[in-house]
Amino acid sequence: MAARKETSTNNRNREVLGDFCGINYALNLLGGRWKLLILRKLESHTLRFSELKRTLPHITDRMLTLQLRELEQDGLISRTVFAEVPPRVEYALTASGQALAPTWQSLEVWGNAHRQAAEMTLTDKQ
Amino acid sequence: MAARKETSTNNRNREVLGDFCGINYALNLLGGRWKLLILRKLESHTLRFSELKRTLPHITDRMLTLQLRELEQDGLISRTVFAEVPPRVEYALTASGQALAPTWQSLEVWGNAHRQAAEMTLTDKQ
DNA sequence: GCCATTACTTCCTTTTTTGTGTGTACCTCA
DNA sequence: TGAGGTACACACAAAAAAGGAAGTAATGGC
Repeated sequence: MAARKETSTNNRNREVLGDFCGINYALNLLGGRWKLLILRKLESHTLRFSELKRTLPHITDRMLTLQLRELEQDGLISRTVFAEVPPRVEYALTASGQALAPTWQSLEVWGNAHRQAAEMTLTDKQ
Repeated sequence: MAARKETSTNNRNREVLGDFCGINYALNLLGGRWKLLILRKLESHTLRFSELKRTLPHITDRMLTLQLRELEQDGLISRTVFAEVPPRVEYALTASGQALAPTWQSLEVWGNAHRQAAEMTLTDKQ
Protein backbone atom coordinates (compact mmCIF):
# COMPACT_ATOMS: atom_id res chain seq x y z
CA MET A 1 0.00 0.00 0.00
CA ALA A 2 0.92 3.60 0.33
CA ALA A 3 2.52 3.00 3.74
CA ARG A 4 3.19 6.62 4.44
CA LYS A 5 5.31 7.80 7.24
CA GLU A 6 3.14 9.96 9.46
CA THR A 7 6.00 12.05 10.75
CA SER A 8 7.71 12.92 7.49
CA THR A 9 7.72 16.42 6.12
CA ASN A 10 6.75 14.88 2.84
CA ASN A 11 3.58 13.46 4.31
CA ARG A 12 2.78 16.53 6.36
CA ASN A 13 3.07 18.72 3.29
CA ARG A 14 0.78 16.39 1.46
CA GLU A 15 -1.81 16.77 4.18
CA VAL A 16 -1.35 20.48 4.62
CA LEU A 17 -1.86 21.05 0.92
CA GLY A 18 -4.85 18.74 0.89
CA ASP A 19 -6.49 20.85 3.59
CA PHE A 20 -5.36 24.03 1.96
CA CYS A 21 -7.37 23.63 -1.22
CA GLY A 22 -9.65 21.30 -3.09
CA ILE A 23 -7.19 20.98 -5.92
CA ASN A 24 -4.58 19.30 -3.83
CA TYR A 25 -7.15 17.28 -1.99
CA ALA A 26 -8.25 15.97 -5.37
CA LEU A 27 -4.69 15.38 -6.51
CA ASN A 28 -4.00 13.34 -3.41
CA LEU A 29 -6.76 10.97 -4.48
CA LEU A 30 -6.05 10.96 -8.18
CA GLY A 31 -2.29 11.13 -8.28
CA GLY A 32 -1.54 7.49 -8.99
CA ARG A 33 -0.28 6.63 -12.43
CA TRP A 34 -3.26 4.54 -13.49
CA LYS A 35 -6.08 6.04 -11.50
CA LEU A 36 -7.66 8.46 -13.92
CA LEU A 37 -7.29 5.89 -16.64
CA ILE A 38 -9.14 3.33 -14.58
CA LEU A 39 -11.89 5.80 -13.80
CA ARG A 40 -12.30 6.64 -17.44
CA LYS A 41 -12.55 2.99 -18.40
CA LEU A 42 -15.31 2.59 -15.86
CA GLU A 43 -17.18 5.61 -17.14
CA SER A 44 -19.25 3.70 -19.65
CA HIS A 45 -19.57 0.35 -17.91
CA THR A 46 -18.77 -1.78 -14.97
CA LEU A 47 -15.66 -3.89 -15.51
CA ARG A 48 -14.04 -6.78 -13.77
CA PHE A 49 -10.41 -7.06 -12.75
CA SER A 50 -9.28 -9.03 -15.76
CA GLU A 51 -11.14 -6.76 -18.18
CA LEU A 52 -9.52 -3.69 -16.71
CA LYS A 53 -6.18 -5.36 -16.93
CA ARG A 54 -6.61 -6.05 -20.61
CA THR A 55 -7.51 -2.47 -21.43
CA LEU A 56 -4.62 -0.96 -19.48
CA PRO A 57 -1.39 -1.46 -21.39
CA HIS A 58 1.51 -2.87 -19.35
CA ILE A 59 -0.15 -2.67 -15.95
CA THR A 60 0.80 -5.41 -13.53
CA ASP A 61 -1.59 -7.29 -11.25
CA ARG A 62 -0.04 -5.63 -8.27
CA MET A 63 -0.39 -2.11 -9.56
CA LEU A 64 -3.95 -2.66 -10.64
CA THR A 65 -4.83 -4.09 -7.25
CA LEU A 66 -3.19 -1.19 -5.43
CA GLN A 67 -4.84 1.50 -7.46
CA LEU A 68 -8.24 -0.14 -7.24
CA ARG A 69 -7.91 -0.47 -3.47
CA GLU A 70 -7.05 3.17 -3.05
CA LEU A 71 -9.80 4.33 -5.36
CA GLU A 72 -12.22 2.22 -3.39
CA GLN A 73 -11.03 3.54 -0.04
CA ASP A 74 -11.34 7.07 -1.34
CA GLY A 75 -14.92 6.47 -2.38
CA LEU A 76 -14.44 6.79 -6.12
CA ILE A 77 -15.29 3.25 -7.12
CA SER A 78 -17.24 0.38 -5.69
CA ARG A 79 -16.18 -3.24 -5.56
CA THR A 80 -18.58 -6.14 -5.80
CA VAL A 81 -17.47 -9.69 -5.21
CA PHE A 82 -19.47 -12.57 -6.63
CA ALA A 83 -19.17 -15.85 -4.80
CA GLU A 84 -18.22 -17.90 -7.82
CA VAL A 85 -15.34 -19.99 -8.96
CA PRO A 86 -13.26 -18.76 -10.60
CA PRO A 87 -13.78 -15.52 -8.70
CA ARG A 88 -15.53 -12.56 -10.22
CA VAL A 89 -15.12 -9.03 -8.93
CA GLU A 90 -16.74 -6.05 -10.55
CA TYR A 91 -15.73 -2.45 -10.29
CA ALA A 92 -17.97 0.51 -10.92
CA LEU A 93 -17.90 4.26 -10.41
CA THR A 94 -19.60 5.70 -7.37
CA ALA A 95 -21.65 8.87 -7.67
CA SER A 96 -18.57 10.85 -6.66
CA GLY A 97 -16.53 9.07 -9.29
CA GLN A 98 -19.08 9.87 -11.96
CA ALA A 99 -19.17 13.48 -10.86
CA LEU A 100 -15.54 13.72 -11.85
CA ALA A 101 -16.15 12.74 -15.47
CA PRO A 102 -16.49 16.28 -16.84
CA THR A 103 -13.22 17.21 -15.19
CA TRP A 104 -11.18 14.43 -16.70
CA GLN A 105 -12.82 15.09 -20.03
CA SER A 106 -11.71 18.70 -19.94
CA LEU A 107 -8.25 17.55 -18.85
CA GLU A 108 -8.15 15.25 -21.85
CA VAL A 109 -9.18 18.01 -24.21
CA TRP A 110 -6.59 20.35 -22.78
CA GLY A 111 -3.92 17.67 -22.85
CA ASN A 112 -4.44 16.92 -26.51
CA ALA A 113 -4.52 20.59 -27.42
CA HIS A 114 -1.39 21.32 -25.43
CA ARG A 115 0.45 18.40 -26.95
CA GLN A 116 -0.39 19.69 -30.40
CA ALA A 117 0.79 23.16 -29.48
CA ALA A 118 4.01 21.75 -28.05
CA GLU A 119 4.66 19.75 -31.19
CA MET A 120 4.07 22.78 -33.36
CA THR A 121 6.58 24.93 -31.50
CA LEU A 122 9.02 22.05 -31.85
CA THR A 123 8.71 21.97 -35.63
CA ASP A 124 8.89 25.76 -35.71
CA LYS A 125 12.29 25.62 -34.11
CA GLN A 126 13.68 23.16 -36.61
CA MET B 1 15.55 17.92 -11.95
CA ALA B 2 13.46 14.88 -12.57
CA ALA B 3 16.52 12.91 -13.75
CA ARG B 4 14.55 10.07 -15.23
CA LYS B 5 16.10 6.86 -16.30
CA GLU B 6 15.34 6.34 -19.98
CA THR B 7 15.47 2.58 -19.80
CA SER B 8 13.28 1.98 -16.77
CA THR B 9 9.89 0.35 -17.08
CA ASN B 10 8.65 3.13 -14.86
CA ASN B 11 9.68 5.74 -17.36
CA ARG B 12 8.53 3.77 -20.37
CA ASN B 13 5.11 3.36 -18.81
CA ARG B 14 4.99 7.05 -18.16
CA GLU B 15 5.67 7.74 -21.80
CA VAL B 16 3.38 5.06 -23.13
CA LEU B 17 0.52 6.40 -21.08
CA GLY B 18 1.31 9.94 -22.11
CA ASP B 19 1.00 8.93 -25.75
CA PHE B 20 -2.01 6.82 -25.02
CA CYS B 21 -4.28 9.63 -23.90
CA GLY B 22 -4.41 13.33 -23.20
CA ILE B 23 -5.23 12.72 -19.56
CA ASN B 24 -1.94 11.09 -18.80
CA TYR B 25 -0.08 13.51 -20.99
CA ALA B 26 -1.56 16.26 -18.85
CA LEU B 27 -0.81 14.43 -15.64
CA ASN B 28 2.81 14.06 -16.66
CA LEU B 29 3.07 17.84 -16.80
CA LEU B 30 0.98 18.64 -13.76
CA GLY B 31 1.88 15.83 -11.40
CA GLY B 32 4.29 17.70 -9.15
CA ARG B 33 3.12 18.49 -5.67
CA TRP B 34 3.13 22.26 -6.05
CA LYS B 35 2.45 22.72 -9.74
CA LEU B 36 -1.27 23.28 -9.89
CA LEU B 37 -1.01 25.48 -6.85
CA ILE B 38 1.60 27.63 -8.55
CA LEU B 39 -0.49 27.88 -11.67
CA ARG B 40 -3.50 28.95 -9.69
CA LYS B 41 -1.54 31.64 -7.90
CA LEU B 42 -0.46 32.98 -11.26
CA GLU B 43 -3.98 33.00 -12.59
CA SER B 44 -4.78 36.52 -11.44
CA HIS B 45 -1.36 38.14 -11.68
CA THR B 46 2.27 37.80 -12.49
CA LEU B 47 4.35 36.99 -9.43
CA ARG B 48 8.01 36.93 -8.60
CA PHE B 49 9.87 34.10 -6.97
CA SER B 50 9.76 35.47 -3.45
CA GLU B 51 6.07 36.32 -3.72
CA LEU B 52 5.24 32.82 -4.81
CA LYS B 53 7.29 31.45 -2.00
CA ARG B 54 5.38 33.46 0.55
CA THR B 55 2.01 32.26 -0.70
CA LEU B 56 2.96 28.59 -0.79
CA PRO B 57 3.09 27.21 2.72
CA HIS B 58 6.23 25.23 3.60
CA ILE B 59 7.72 25.11 0.14
CA THR B 60 11.51 25.21 -0.01
CA ASP B 61 13.57 27.26 -2.43
CA ARG B 62 14.69 24.12 -4.09
CA MET B 63 11.23 22.72 -4.66
CA LEU B 64 9.91 26.02 -5.93
CA THR B 65 12.80 26.33 -8.36
CA LEU B 66 12.33 22.80 -9.63
CA GLN B 67 8.63 23.09 -10.17
CA LEU B 68 8.95 26.45 -11.88
CA ARG B 69 11.64 25.10 -14.19
CA GLU B 70 9.50 22.19 -15.24
CA LEU B 71 6.43 24.29 -15.75
CA GLU B 72 8.48 26.63 -17.89
CA GLN B 73 9.96 23.81 -19.96
CA ASP B 74 6.51 22.39 -20.47
CA GLY B 75 5.24 25.69 -21.77
CA LEU B 76 2.82 26.48 -18.98
CA ILE B 77 4.52 29.53 -17.56
CA SER B 78 6.93 32.16 -18.78
CA ARG B 79 9.93 33.50 -16.92
CA THR B 80 11.18 37.06 -17.24
CA VAL B 81 14.44 38.14 -15.72
CA PHE B 82 15.08 41.81 -14.97
CA ALA B 83 18.68 42.90 -14.96
CA GLU B 84 18.60 44.44 -11.50
CA VAL B 85 20.29 43.90 -8.21
CA PRO B 86 18.98 42.28 -6.18
CA PRO B 87 17.60 40.12 -8.99
CA ARG B 88 13.97 40.21 -10.02
CA VAL B 89 12.33 37.37 -11.87
CA GLU B 90 8.70 37.33 -12.79
CA TYR B 91 6.55 34.36 -13.61
CA ALA B 92 3.34 34.44 -15.62
CA LEU B 93 0.98 32.00 -17.25
CA THR B 94 1.34 31.31 -20.94
CA ALA B 95 -1.74 31.00 -23.13
CA SER B 96 -1.66 27.25 -22.60
CA GLY B 97 -1.42 27.74 -18.88
CA GLN B 98 -4.40 30.04 -18.88
CA ALA B 99 -6.36 27.59 -20.97
CA LEU B 100 -6.09 25.16 -18.11
CA ALA B 101 -7.82 27.45 -15.61
CA PRO B 102 -11.34 26.08 -16.11
CA THR B 103 -10.03 22.58 -15.56
CA TRP B 104 -8.37 23.28 -12.24
CA GLN B 105 -11.41 25.23 -11.18
CA SER B 106 -13.62 22.26 -11.81
CA LEU B 107 -11.13 20.06 -10.01
CA GLU B 108 -11.28 22.40 -7.06
CA VAL B 109 -15.07 22.33 -7.01
CA TRP B 110 -15.13 18.57 -7.20
CA GLY B 111 -12.43 18.25 -4.56
CA ASN B 112 -14.33 20.35 -2.06
CA ALA B 113 -17.58 18.56 -2.76
CA HIS B 114 -15.96 15.16 -2.46
CA ARG B 115 -14.26 16.08 0.79
CA GLN B 116 -17.59 17.13 2.21
CA ALA B 117 -19.19 13.91 1.08
CA ALA B 118 -16.33 11.91 2.60
CA GLU B 119 -16.63 13.73 5.90
CA MET B 120 -20.37 13.12 5.98
CA THR B 121 -20.02 9.38 5.49
CA LEU B 122 -17.41 9.44 8.26
CA THR B 123 -19.78 11.04 10.74
CA ASP B 124 -22.52 8.67 9.59
CA LYS B 125 -20.43 5.75 10.63
CA GLN B 126 -19.77 7.10 14.10
C1' DG C 1 34.72 46.46 5.11
C1' DC C 2 30.36 44.23 6.49
C1' DC C 3 25.73 43.03 6.16
C1' DA C 4 21.34 42.38 3.73
C1' DT C 5 18.57 41.04 -0.26
C1' DT C 6 17.11 37.91 -4.25
C1' DA C 7 16.92 34.01 -6.89
C1' DC C 8 18.89 30.67 -7.35
C1' DT C 9 22.63 26.02 -7.26
C1' DT C 10 24.84 21.82 -5.43
C1' DC C 11 25.29 17.84 -2.81
C1' DC C 12 23.13 14.65 -0.04
C1' DT C 13 19.33 11.94 2.56
C1' DT C 14 14.72 10.37 3.24
C1' DT C 15 10.31 9.07 1.71
C1' DT C 16 7.16 7.47 -1.64
C1' DT C 17 5.88 5.20 -5.76
C1' DT C 18 6.35 1.78 -9.11
C1' DG C 19 7.79 -2.68 -10.82
C1' DT C 20 9.31 -8.00 -10.45
C1' DG C 21 8.68 -12.63 -9.24
C1' DT C 22 6.52 -16.08 -7.07
C1' DG C 23 2.73 -18.27 -4.59
C1' DT C 24 -2.28 -19.43 -3.42
C1' DA C 25 -7.33 -21.10 -3.02
C1' DC C 26 -10.90 -22.61 -5.36
C1' DC C 27 -13.31 -25.21 -8.73
C1' DT C 28 -14.01 -27.04 -13.58
C1' DC C 29 -13.07 -29.43 -17.48
C1' DA C 30 -10.40 -32.73 -20.01
C1' DT D 1 -4.25 -36.36 -12.42
C1' DG D 2 -3.32 -32.30 -14.04
C1' DA D 3 -3.80 -28.06 -16.34
C1' DG D 4 -6.25 -23.58 -16.49
C1' DG D 5 -8.58 -19.53 -15.07
C1' DT D 6 -9.43 -15.52 -11.49
C1' DA D 7 -8.16 -12.16 -8.33
C1' DC D 8 -5.48 -11.48 -5.54
C1' DA D 9 -1.01 -11.47 -1.45
C1' DC D 10 3.84 -11.19 -0.11
C1' DA D 11 8.75 -10.10 -0.10
C1' DC D 12 11.88 -7.60 -2.40
C1' DA D 13 14.23 -4.16 -5.62
C1' DA D 14 14.50 -0.08 -8.43
C1' DA D 15 13.38 4.42 -9.51
C1' DA D 16 11.44 8.84 -8.75
C1' DA D 17 9.93 12.62 -5.94
C1' DA D 18 10.57 15.41 -2.09
C1' DG D 19 13.16 17.62 1.48
C1' DG D 20 17.56 19.72 4.20
C1' DA D 21 21.44 22.44 4.60
C1' DA D 22 24.70 25.14 2.89
C1' DG D 23 26.77 28.22 -0.55
C1' DT D 24 26.95 32.01 -4.41
C1' DA D 25 26.99 36.53 -7.26
C1' DA D 26 26.00 41.08 -7.53
C1' DT D 27 25.18 45.49 -5.51
C1' DG D 28 23.45 49.10 -2.42
C1' DG D 29 23.44 51.07 2.15
C1' DC D 30 25.72 51.79 6.60
